[in-house]
Amino acid sequence: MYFQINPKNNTPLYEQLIHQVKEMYAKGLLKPNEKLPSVRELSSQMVINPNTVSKAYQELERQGVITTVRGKGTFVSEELIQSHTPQQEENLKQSFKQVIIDSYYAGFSKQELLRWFNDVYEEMEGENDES
Amino acid sequence: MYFQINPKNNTPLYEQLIHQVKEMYAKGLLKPNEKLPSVRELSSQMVINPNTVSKAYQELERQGVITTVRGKGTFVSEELIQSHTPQQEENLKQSFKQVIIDSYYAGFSKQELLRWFNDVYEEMEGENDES
Amino acid sequence: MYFQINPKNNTPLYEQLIHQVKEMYAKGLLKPNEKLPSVRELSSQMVINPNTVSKAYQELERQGVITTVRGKGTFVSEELIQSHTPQQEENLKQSFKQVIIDSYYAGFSKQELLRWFNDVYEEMEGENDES
Amino acid sequence: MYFQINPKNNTPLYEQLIHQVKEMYAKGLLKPNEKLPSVRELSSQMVINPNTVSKAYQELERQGVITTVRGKGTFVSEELIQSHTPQQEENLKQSFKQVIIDSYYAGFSKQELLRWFNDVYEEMEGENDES
DNA sequence: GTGGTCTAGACCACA
DNA sequence: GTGGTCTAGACCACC
Repeated sequence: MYFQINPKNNTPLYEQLIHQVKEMYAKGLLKPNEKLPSVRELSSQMVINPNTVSKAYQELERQGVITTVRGKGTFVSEELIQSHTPQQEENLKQSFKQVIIDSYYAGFSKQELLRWFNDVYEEMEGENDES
Repeated sequence: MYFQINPKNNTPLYEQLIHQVKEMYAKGLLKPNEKLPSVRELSSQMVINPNTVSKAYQELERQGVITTVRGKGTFVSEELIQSHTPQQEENLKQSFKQVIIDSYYAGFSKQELLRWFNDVYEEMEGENDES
Repeated sequence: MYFQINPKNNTPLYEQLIHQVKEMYAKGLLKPNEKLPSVRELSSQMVINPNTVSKAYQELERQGVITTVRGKGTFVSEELIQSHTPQQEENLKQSFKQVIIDSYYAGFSKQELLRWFNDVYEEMEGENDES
Repeated sequence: MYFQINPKNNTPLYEQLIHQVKEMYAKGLLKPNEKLPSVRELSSQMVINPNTVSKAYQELERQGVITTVRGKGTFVSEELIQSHTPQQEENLKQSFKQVIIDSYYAGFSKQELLRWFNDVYEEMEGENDES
């Protein structure tokens, strides 16, 4: 499985890339210190502009997920700092609530959401176990 | 307590309004057939552009949450149709997963998220019971 | 006195802009909630690309110095959060030491640097007093 | 304790090396006429490209900090010429101001910076006394 | 009107 | 080879 993006999606390409990388890391598909494809490589592979990839990488570095070394390339960080401001916590709670309400309006039951919830964590924990 | 919006937030004002209305309905703070403030009224009350309110109302009507009666005003729908396309389901799952992953990076445990999850449903069920 | 940039300087244009804004704010030349020139306005005024201005503004927002409101413009933040990580503290100390050593090699005495030091603070405190 | 470099730092490796040498000299850890390790030696010791070391040495020689004698090696200069152009003075003042402002935004007081300031000079003067 | 995103293409510094 | 910066020009969503 490799990076893939949906150009029809409203969310910006660079954000989709950010999400992809973070998801792959969370699932253990990307290991610490692993080298990521170069900006040019990835951009040609995904058929998007190098600047777009670059923007995603820069934001990921800002978040501490990856580290770039001049002239060498970009690498997954050794370990990530899991911290947050009260502001961020509030935003996350808000987003969480929002998704739940939207799902409610789409006719999904609490049980169904709980299944989704557990599915996500199974993917994450499962992959990390085998390391 | 009434509608309130944060202009500094990244999410568009009209979306914030939509979310507000849906949340209040889900919590039972808005009852079916209840009358909503007029576009002009609400826009002046919230100090935002009437077009913004109008756009939110249009979208809410499209989703079947509210109904406008020409010359009468806009009202909460009698009952809402809870349906969805496979496309929507996929999008919701995706958003759900994304929020969970972001929370993971912010250092929140599965237990904490589960508590948030239940909190949201408690708010919704609690208010709906009394109806 | 207005924004001005030195294209011959090695430091990137967008960083120079960031520094300018932060300096003006520190000196009290920019007041909280004051509106900054729009991206296009400033870019044409400085004869640089709008993207460059945009990049600077985005970084300034990330640092909490300014706030952008969709469709309205960008504004100086109401109040700035002065915080830092141990990592940042270390970096600052390092930079500080570096500048001092470089000045030493250029033949400046401790007294001269102390004068510079006080000059900077006088500019900052002086301007803030009159508010 | 010897030369050490952080490849993840933004400042170029060769600049970090330059700073290191200048700092050690200023602190008296390197004496005039002392022999420096050869390019090959140092590069293998630090696990960096020889070109990088070479570039640093060239720049240090240009600044008059070290002197290379063909076939003999590179040595710390007997005495350094402390001079500067008006342009350099301006640049230094600018950097100085910038670091102070950045520290201000990070929440450090004038007193704290003054302590840093004195700390740097203590390190330098202390070591030089014994010479 | 505002800022945000994306592309295409160029140049540069670093290793 | 790598990433970083900058430009020119386009399109879009939001208000």
